[in-house]
Amino acid sequence: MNRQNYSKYDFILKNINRHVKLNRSEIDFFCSILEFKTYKKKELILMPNKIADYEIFINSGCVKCYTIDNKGVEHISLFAIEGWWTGDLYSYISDKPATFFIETIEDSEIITISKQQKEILYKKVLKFERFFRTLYQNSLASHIRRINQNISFSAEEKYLNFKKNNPAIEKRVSQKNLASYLGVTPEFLSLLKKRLSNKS
Amino acid sequence: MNRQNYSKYDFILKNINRHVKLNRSEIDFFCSILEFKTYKKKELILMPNKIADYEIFINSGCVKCYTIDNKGVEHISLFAIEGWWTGDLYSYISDKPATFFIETIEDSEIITISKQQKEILYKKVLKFERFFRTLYQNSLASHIRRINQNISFSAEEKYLNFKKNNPAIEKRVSQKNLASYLGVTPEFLSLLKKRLSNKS
DNA sequence: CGTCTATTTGAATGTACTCAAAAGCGGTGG
DNA sequence: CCACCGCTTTTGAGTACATTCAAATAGACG
Repeated sequence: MNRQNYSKYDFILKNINRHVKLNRSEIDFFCSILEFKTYKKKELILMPNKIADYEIFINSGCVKCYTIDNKGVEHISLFAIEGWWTGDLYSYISDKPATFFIETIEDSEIITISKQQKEILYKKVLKFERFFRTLYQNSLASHIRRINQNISFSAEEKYLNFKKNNPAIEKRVSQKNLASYLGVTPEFLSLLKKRLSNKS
Repeated sequence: MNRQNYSKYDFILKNINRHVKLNRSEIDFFCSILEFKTYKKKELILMPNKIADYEIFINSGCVKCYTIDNKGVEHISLFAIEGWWTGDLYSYISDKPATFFIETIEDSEIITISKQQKEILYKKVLKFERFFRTLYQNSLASHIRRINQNISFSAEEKYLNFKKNNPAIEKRVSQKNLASYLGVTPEFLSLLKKRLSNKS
């Protein structure tokens, strides 16, 4: 491969490079196991009952991960934009059917790594154990914080906090989706925003 | 060290052994960086403003990790019993002051690994990257599920679900602590239990 | 046995939801 | 380019879930 051919890998390699430094042959092998896929807005990447035996890197665009409860209500557990990793980790680990839907919110390009290839990658390039260890560690820290906020914050506090910490995402998702992420109804989030704008 | 001297390390070594196999010299080094501490019930292991530059393995007993909000209310984000790992991961990663209290619920023995020693361990015994990668990965999967349940379940569903999946812990913590973990008031949890017992 | 904390009970209140309808907005086809 | 359709957002009334506050009861521990 000449340098030119790496351009489509630039973004993900930059992501890896945050935590581990790869040499040329390691880069080559890593790139060789990646699969690119493009989706239009509102397409499903994953749905329950499929096995999610891969992890997903968002190269561009925006997706939501959600479940649908027995009343047909959607509950979004995560938004992921370009540069974020996602998937259905429980399905990935257990080889059981997924419990989450993953759906694009914008036209998106994703990169997937299959579990099988990733295990080979771990063996061949040990540094990736460190990379994913760091990735999961950081992700875990932010999920712990989110749980703490879920049990201690009011809906208004959760909304203000999300807005403050994720201004980029707040602009890109609908209010309905944001309500679902915060765990409130769209009607109530609308009321909250009105109250807040009246205050100021 | 003769075999006898390893006995106090048995439980944590068994824990490590779930994911990686160590040889004798790796075991020796690992054990050499561990620190044992014992606490009586209701003692604080960690409090906000201290730097949590270590991770904690619960060798015996039970602890709770919680924050206290500006109204003085306690919010428990995790219970950990023997065989579980805990800490204040955000403080650990960022080297900033902890945001969590960690307090024993029973007389407990804990093992700590300092961040500094752990980094040396990663370099010396690469397998530990794999061990902690797996540990964080599994922990992340369960935290994602918990977030999903927090935003989609009613208090009653959260309670029944906790009881079903953590019968061992439910018996060991007070109802007040469980209420705090579920994100409801102790009074309301008491009411819920009464309603449920009337149903059956 | 007495003290301290946890749990239960009940009444009043507040937060967030449900249902319904209107208004706004974006995409699509004529 | 405009008109229409479907979906999102807003608004409001009525309701349900969960909290607050207060007081009584039960349990744990020295």
